[in-house]
Amino acid sequence: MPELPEVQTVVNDLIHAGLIGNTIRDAGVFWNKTIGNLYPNEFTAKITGQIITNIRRRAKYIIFDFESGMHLLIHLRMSGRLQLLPNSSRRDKHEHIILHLNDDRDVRFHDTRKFGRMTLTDNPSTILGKLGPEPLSDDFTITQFQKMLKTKNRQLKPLLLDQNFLAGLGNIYVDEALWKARLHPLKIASTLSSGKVKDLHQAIRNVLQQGIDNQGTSLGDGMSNFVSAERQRGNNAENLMVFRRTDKACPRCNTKIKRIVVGQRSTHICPKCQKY
DNA sequence: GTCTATGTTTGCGG
DNA sequence: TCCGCAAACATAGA
Repeated sequence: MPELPEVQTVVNDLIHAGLIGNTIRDAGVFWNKTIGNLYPNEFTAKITGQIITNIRRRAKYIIFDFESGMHLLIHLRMSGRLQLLPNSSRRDKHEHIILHLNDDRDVRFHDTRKFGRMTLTDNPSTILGKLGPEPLSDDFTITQFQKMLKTKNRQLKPLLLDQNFLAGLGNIYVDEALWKARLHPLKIASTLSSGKVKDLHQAIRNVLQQGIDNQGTSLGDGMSNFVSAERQRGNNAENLMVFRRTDKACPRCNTKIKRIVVGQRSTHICPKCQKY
C-alpha cells in the first residue's frame, strides 16, 4: 500500500496541518511490538516533551526530527496509516500508538495488520544507512543509475523492489515504471542498453512524481485503503496503466494485460509492449 | 464456515 | 551474492 508517493503525501499532510513546532505532551502504547526498539514505558517517557522541528521522508519512512536530536522513524509496511484526529475521538481498536500533541490533536498509528513499526532513536543511520538513493533527488542521475545497474545480474523487478538498491518503490510503481519503459520484469539489469537505462530512469521518476502530484494511489473503496493523515484518498488510481488491470486493454497497444508472479509478487505486464 | 490473496520487510537455508 | 520461501498479522472476497 504505502510506497514513496503515499508516504510523501502523509508527510505533506502533517506539515500542512502545522505539526512542526508542536510538542508531544504524552503517548499511549496499545500494541507493544509496534515500538521497534523500546519498552512501552521507555518509549512514552522518552517521547514526552519532544518538540517537533521537522517532518520528512526517507525511502518509505516518515521521520519526525525533534529539537533534542532524537528522531522518530515510522514505517507503515502493508496496512499502516498515520492519522491526525481530535483528542476527543474514540480510539479505534487498530490504533496501536497514540501521540498526544500540546493542542487538542493526536497523531494516531492505525495498523490493522500490525506489521508497521515506530522507532525512537538518536541514531537513525542504523536504520536509514543502508538504503539506496532517493529516486527523485537531483543526484540520482542517469549516469549513477547506469553504474548501479551494470553490476547487477538480477531480475529488474525484484531489484527495483530492493530498498537497498533504490529507495521507495513498491509493487504498484515498479509495475507502472516497467510498463512505461517497455521493459520486462524478468529482464536482467546488467543487460540493459543505455537507451533503456534512460527510459527506466525517466519512467521511475515520472510515475513517482505523478503519484505524489495525485496524492497517492488508493485502490478499491474498502477501509483497508490508503488515506492521508487528513483521511483523504489519493487520486492516482486512474493513472495506473497495468497494475491490477489484468485482462484489460493495454492503453498503448490494446493487448490484454497479463498477471504473472515474479519473486512471489503479483506482477502486471503488457505481453506485447514488454518483451523479455 | 473455508480458502486465498494482499500494496512490505526481514531472516533463514541452500 | 542471490534466490526462494516463510513469517510477522488481519481482513476482504470468493
